[in-house]
Amino acid sequence: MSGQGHIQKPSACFCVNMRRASRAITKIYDQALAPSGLKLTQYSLLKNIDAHGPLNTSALARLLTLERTTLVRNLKLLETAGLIENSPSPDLRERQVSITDHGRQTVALAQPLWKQAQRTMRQQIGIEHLELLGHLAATLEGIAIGQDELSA
Amino acid sequence: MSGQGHIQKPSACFCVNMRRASRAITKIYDQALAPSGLKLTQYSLLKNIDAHGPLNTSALARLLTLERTTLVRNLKLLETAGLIENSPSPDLRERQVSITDHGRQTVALAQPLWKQAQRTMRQQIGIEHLELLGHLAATLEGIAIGQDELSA
DNA sequence: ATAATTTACGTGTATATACACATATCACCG
DNA sequence: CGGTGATATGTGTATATACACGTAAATTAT
Repeated sequence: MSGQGHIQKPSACFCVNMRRASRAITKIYDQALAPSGLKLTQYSLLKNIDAHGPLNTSALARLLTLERTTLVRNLKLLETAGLIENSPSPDLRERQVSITDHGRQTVALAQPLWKQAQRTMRQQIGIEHLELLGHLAATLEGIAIGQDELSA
Repeated sequence: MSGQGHIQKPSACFCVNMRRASRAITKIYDQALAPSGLKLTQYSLLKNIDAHGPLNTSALARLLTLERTTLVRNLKLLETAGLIENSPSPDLRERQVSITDHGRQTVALAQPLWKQAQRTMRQQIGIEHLELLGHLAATLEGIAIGQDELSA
């Protein structure tokens, strides 16, 4: 049989399509990163913590435009895996998140896998469409935030 | 202060950008649908069950390109809310999912809210970019499925 | 008719996401 | 100094997602 690979028509709903696309691309990246033991979400976090040095959770949440409490749970996984540390700070309110040696090694392992996925995307989708996504994210966030700030 | 609304730069990672965009657009649609008591995911399911008549879970999963077990959990919420029914079928393996009167009423309530969100998207983003999303989803699913079928 | 395969279903487990709360600390003001 | 508002953190709860399993019924092959 070859009846599996039937291609679904796009939905009329832009949000449904976006979510479908998000699920699909996540699967691709997760598969690509599998040998490293990281999912895309985790790789992204780890890479950013590595790049932007020790910083607190709220700052990281703002940097990544991620809900802070979501970030807290995601970070816990990395901490449990020994990839990051969550250490106290002079400011007793906050805690500094930093990458460990093990974390750095894992990033080094995962990075080529991620780059391969990026290459695949460029080949299959094309850079123009892909670059659109970044702007689209920012625009959409602007719309959502705009609604919030109406009541501020 | 007006330091909140700072716009994030796109990530270098296409998947990260897609996920950011997906979170943002979901928030917009969820907010728009809030008066109906439905989230976008639930509205989409309910609308499709309404439109494509009674059908079993696996068929619906294929129709929506949704992981079947994900769908099962999502349907349970609609069933608990009395919006759909899950009734037995002549084929004892499967169960027929159908919309209830209450479900139809809820769709009628939610639909204008959804349409308004769609209008907002068309105004803010533009139809060309939005239509791209549908094709993008299908293309990305093709890539993922393609990887699966290499081992088939 | 029996065996093998396919199809459908649901659950266990884990991750990702977000909202509502509660708490603790800091900075600033009177 | 004490109060107030801003800031940082974590938890409870709920939804969305997906993979690995196990089971049951139908279909197909032998």
